[in-house]
Amino acid sequence: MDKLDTFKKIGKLEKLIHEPSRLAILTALMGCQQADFQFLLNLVGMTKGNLSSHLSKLESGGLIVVEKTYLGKRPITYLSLTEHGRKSVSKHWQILDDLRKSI
Amino acid sequence: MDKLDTFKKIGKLEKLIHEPSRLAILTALMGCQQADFQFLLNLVGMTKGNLSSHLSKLESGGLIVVEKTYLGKRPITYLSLTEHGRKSVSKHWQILDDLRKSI
DNA sequence: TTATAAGGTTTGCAGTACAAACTGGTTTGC
DNA sequence: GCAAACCAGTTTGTACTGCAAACCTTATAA
Repeated sequence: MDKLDTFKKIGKLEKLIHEPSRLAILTALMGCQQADFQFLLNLVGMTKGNLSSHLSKLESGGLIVVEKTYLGKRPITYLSLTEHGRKSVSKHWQILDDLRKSI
Repeated sequence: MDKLDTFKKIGKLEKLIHEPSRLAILTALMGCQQADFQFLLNLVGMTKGNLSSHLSKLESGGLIVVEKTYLGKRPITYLSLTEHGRKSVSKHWQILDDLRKSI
């Protein structure tokens, strides 16, 4: 792949992945098997509402799986990447890397 | 800086820089003294209208300088990073790098 | 003189991110 | 026992933004 392609690919980066908060969420999930809602909330430092809506979008896009269960009597939500999600995020970082290295 | 900070910083990535097309434009400008409109158009592969509006935003944000002149009788527009722009883009890539390395 | 092209700018709309309000349930205090 | 506070998220409203398409101005071609 030559440099020109690198630049053209950037314009088509998946926004679902690229949006900063979601990139942080997804990247965090790359480093573990699963995480819960509260862990992510603390990690990326956004409001519950926004985290919730970002997670819904990632789920709709097939990048993550949302598992709702209980820990004792309290609801708890676990998040993990799907196989497709893992590959997509990896590819996304690869494109960004290529762009950066083009400088 | 510890890992937790890395994740929190991501949410605050400057959108002006992070948007894919603009990240491509800015990164291209990092690699040269100046570029013209047509060169960027060809490089990132978007429509003239969208390139124009992205450039306006980057100019308003003080990241680039837009110089309009003529080449013979035809109008031509040159773009270059401001010193502030150069530093901001460099910092942006640094934050992305930190995130990626956190995996 | 009309038409086509160069080099952009402006407009209209569809989609999105965020803060704030809300829901459903649990625990605490009195 | 029951009101108030808390927990774990979801939904809503709005202001913003990216994109395609339409438009503008001047220059060259037929």
